[in-house]
Amino acid sequence: MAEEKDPRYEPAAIEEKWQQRWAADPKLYAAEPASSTPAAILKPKYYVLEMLPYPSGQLHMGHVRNYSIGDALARHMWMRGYNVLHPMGWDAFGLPAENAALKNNTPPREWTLANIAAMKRQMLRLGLGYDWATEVTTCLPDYYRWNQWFFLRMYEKGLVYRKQSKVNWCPECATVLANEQVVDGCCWRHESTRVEQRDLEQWFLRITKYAKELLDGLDHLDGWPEKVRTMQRNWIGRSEGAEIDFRFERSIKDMLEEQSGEAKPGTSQAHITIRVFTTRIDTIFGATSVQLAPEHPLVTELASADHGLRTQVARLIDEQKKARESGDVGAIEKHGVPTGHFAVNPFNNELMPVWVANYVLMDYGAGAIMSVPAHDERDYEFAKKYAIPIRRVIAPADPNAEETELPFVSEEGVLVNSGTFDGLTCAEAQKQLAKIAENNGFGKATVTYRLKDWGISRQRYWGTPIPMVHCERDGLVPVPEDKLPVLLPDNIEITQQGGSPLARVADFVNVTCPKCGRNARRETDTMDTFVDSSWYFYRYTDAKNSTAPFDSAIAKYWFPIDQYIGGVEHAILHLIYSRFWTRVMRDLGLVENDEPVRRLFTQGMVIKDGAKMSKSRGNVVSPDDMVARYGADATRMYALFAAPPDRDLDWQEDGVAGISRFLGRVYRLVTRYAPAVRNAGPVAPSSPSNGTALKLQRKLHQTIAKITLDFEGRWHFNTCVAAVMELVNEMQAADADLGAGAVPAPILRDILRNLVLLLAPFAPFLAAELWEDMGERGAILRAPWPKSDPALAKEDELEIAVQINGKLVTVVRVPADANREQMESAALADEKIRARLDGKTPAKIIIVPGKLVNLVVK
RNA sequence: GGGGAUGUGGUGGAAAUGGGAGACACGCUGGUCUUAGAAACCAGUGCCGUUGCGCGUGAGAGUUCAAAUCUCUCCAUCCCCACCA
Repeated sequence: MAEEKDPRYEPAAIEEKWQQRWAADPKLYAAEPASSTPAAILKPKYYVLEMLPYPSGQLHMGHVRNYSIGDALARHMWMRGYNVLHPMGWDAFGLPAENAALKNNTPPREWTLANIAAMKRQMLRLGLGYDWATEVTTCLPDYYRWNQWFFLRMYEKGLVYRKQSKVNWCPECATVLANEQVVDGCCWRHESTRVEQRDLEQWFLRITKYAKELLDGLDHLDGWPEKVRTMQRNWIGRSEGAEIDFRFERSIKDMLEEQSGEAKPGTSQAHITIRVFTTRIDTIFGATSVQLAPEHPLVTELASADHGLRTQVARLIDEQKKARESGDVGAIEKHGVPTGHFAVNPFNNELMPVWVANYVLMDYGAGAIMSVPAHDERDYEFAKKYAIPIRRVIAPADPNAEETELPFVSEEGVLVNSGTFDGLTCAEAQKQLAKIAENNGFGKATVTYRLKDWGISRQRYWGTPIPMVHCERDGLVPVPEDKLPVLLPDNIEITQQGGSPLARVADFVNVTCPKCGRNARRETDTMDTFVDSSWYFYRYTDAKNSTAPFDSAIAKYWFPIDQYIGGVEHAILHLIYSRFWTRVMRDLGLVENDEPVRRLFTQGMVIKDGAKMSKSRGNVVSPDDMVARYGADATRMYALFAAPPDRDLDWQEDGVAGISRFLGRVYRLVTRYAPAVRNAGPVAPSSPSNGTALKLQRKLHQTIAKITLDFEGRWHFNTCVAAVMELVNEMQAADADLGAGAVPAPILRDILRNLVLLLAPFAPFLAAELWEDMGERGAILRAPWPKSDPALAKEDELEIAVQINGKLVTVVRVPADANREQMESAALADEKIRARLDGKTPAKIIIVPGKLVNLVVK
């Protein structure tokens, strides 16, 4: 019954009003400061964090979704009485600022800060409840100086080193990339640009020192999605095995040439060994060749003296490169080149040929393998192709079992053809053989990780300067701590030629050596931006600290983060570096926690018409547009309503319009009755209610229970919004009764108040407006979250299903507390059932209390 | 090749534990109001030449009184890892 006098829901006006009020109250979203005496805070703490954005200048729908989830949770926790830390910041270094500088002739700093201002405006417009007093901007010196400080601490601890190495080079970025930033052989930012390998001197962080801990720690992260844990496990890639040294034996030809004084370089030393890594040392008696990676140093050495080999090896390297790019590495044909030389199996002194093979990788294990064709599919394929002997050394454990086909790739077996080790199980043989190797000095049990040290050098301008100086006399000299920060110079010329732009800034480069005072050269590489995001969430707890990255006592109060929310695309890079950084800080004595994040939630992508939003597809929906048309509340609420938060969400504008209509109904409903109940007293505890009042109270308390439960873990906010809609629908259906005063004012007031409270995490602007309209004083954020009264939520009569042979026939109403007998007789008394049974007696009657009766008839 | 997720009306989705499939919304149809439209409100909406004791949760089998849910085989889409020795 729409009444003409109902005011129109104008989200723009309401949201504008509250945005201003909130801006005037900076303490509203601030946590109680933990500064000196965190123990004195009585409320329990709750640290909820969304991943900080890169300041591109425009929020996208993925951000809106991410922040709507986090903000709903934060608001809920505030209302539950927690001391909530809910901060926001900017991951503000990085290449796009330099690209924009080139394109628009704007300095990166200016461009970045303008973008931050624009995005902050968008966030405020969305009504996101952040404490801006703790804002962190990573490109400002008071943040990045602590990157430098950490770098120096890590240098002291031996966790930073510099080495010449093959590195991934993106020609588009004109800089080095970490392994983690190479995707299918291409740059993570330029998906069609192939990454090249270059030999450069680079700075590395020794993350591999923590490989084991990072892996083992995953077992305890039970608040993380299993998917993310699996991805990290694969990335760290632990494998247990053994290293074995095979003596290298030159070919007869080479030996003769050496004797006649025509020694070739690289083949003249007496005892070269080839180290191989294997997970199956138990199969070593089946090794019939040794395979080297094409880029193995020994191969390089041999090839330098052998033109034919050099050409062929170059081809193998090329094949590997192509294989990596093709996407289906396993499908590339195995191919190899014999070197003509030999290796000696240390266990039986057998001489076996040394090959170079395109399926052996230099950057894993030892870059060389022992080839056991009988028990490895790749080795088998290779041996077949080149007629290399195949010797079975593992038989099925069951002596009566049929002879298995080769290759027999199994660790469930016993050794054969393995000298004195015959009959041992694989597991036992692995132990014994590794021990023998160790005792005799030609090998040992070892563990290999796929994880590599983190190369953080970038030959770019817009990043944290690495605080080191190159002195001709003293070598690498750290910048003394009291000279930090090493400031990034302004007014530099950005080009996209190789080498850091900083190298061309004379004022920056030319320094005196901190040790000897002579002229020296400053390091011009900057740090990977993933350094910035590895510890930013600690800075939020003490963002203004000018003497330390943060106060340990404060960090101890807030950490670990209770809930971290972001996209699954950060499952490896950011989330593994962060876990590493926390451990480093722990070992520096700065924090006590091993892990930064207790619970992690990865939200799904926002898609449109079944595809990821992208400019090239032309299916990008702008948050500003949505907010302008439907308001921030409707936009946010739709982002929560359209799909469960962990699944992909298909953006449909009609759906946003639907939410807007719903909010309009809520607005009219509450404003219609608010004046009548504003001054009503509290509900008398003893007054029994009935009719419409009871019906609505029941629905209300069921809704409270449902939403409260969801916030506690299931997070199906889409159904929470649906539940509020059901409540409102029911109230609207009772509109005539409400208008006629069928519900006592105190009860109606209570229902409306609670409805507004339930709405507060999802539509904060409207909730604040209606809260005030109800005559409530004080922020709704400080009002206690409603409590469900089980007695009121309980139905007194239930509809139960009556089935015959599992098929629904009818429903009957029974008292809510009906026992089995009552349910059975109610079912059997039903007209339809009696007709269907036609006098027959059910062979069996299944009763599910409160739910159904199933009559089994033969 | 290995691992994981997903598959339900015209659409987004609901159904914690095996117990009434399709909540809530979008869209659509009809209506009320209106000069008209918009808005708002009301009613309907899984499918069907068979309106049925009918069919129906990617396909097929199985377990069960009862399966979207559990088991097996297969198909499709997406994600992660991948000559990892």
